Amino acid sequence: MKAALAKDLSPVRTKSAQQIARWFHALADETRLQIVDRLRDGEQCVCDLTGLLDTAQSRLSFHLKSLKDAGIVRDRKEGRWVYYSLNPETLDDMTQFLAVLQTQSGEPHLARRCD
Amino acid sequence: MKAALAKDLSPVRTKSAQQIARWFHALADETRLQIVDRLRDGEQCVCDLTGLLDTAQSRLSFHLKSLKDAGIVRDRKEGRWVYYSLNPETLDDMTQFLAVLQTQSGEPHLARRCD
DNA sequence: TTGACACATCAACAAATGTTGATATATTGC
DNA sequence: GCAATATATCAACATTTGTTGATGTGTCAA
Repeated sequence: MKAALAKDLSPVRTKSAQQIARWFHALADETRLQIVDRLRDGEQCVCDLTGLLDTAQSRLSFHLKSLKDAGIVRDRKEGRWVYYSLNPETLDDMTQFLAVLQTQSGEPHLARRCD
Repeated sequence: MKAALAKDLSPVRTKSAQQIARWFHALADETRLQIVDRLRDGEQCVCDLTGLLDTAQSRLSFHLKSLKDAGIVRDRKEGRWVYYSLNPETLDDMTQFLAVLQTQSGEPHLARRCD
């Protein structure tokens, strides 16, 4: 479980299972889905998002951190604002991972019996 | 938060935010990532997986249920065995969702000030 | 330099998720 | 029917995740 799925997931070879789980975890929450949906408009500062999502600022900060730690979003500091935006690289990596999942790993499995 | 992201995510228009979160949640765990990685070989029964992943059967059952509820895997009962396999439809839906995320939602956002 | 603002972090708590071992259900072969 | 096997479910518990309100930190403008 510690070991990466690495050897079987060639195009995302350098990613650990832990990192992959983190990606998916980041998008496994409705609040964070709303955030990334908002970011499709382009980069936004936290105060924009606080308004758009009508939620406590500390809560938003918490979720933004989770998205950022997973690499789903980037942040850019400018004066007293912090602008968040989607990180297309990670979204591409996730897409690639899903593509690999749909790919045969070796010989097609001959369904066998357990007894 | 209850409301779907529906109107903004056209190609996956019929999916609720809750359902989308469930998809991602299902792949947000290392044990479940190992399971789906195994299923790339083709369908497997629980006892196959118990051997391959060297884990308790009840634990496996728990994770398989989570994958199945999310629609990531299907199951097929045959005699006393249950065979699990990947469900490519959901994987496609997830891929489509990621594609939509990378798509501009409306006018490019003009970064504005909050004050 | 002071006050206001944008944001992060923290502590306390609540809720959801995962683990383990035991037990239940269904199917098969004897 | 009976015993064995495959799987699901359950209860108890541990761990993780998310929420809230308070406080801290840096930046700006007056």
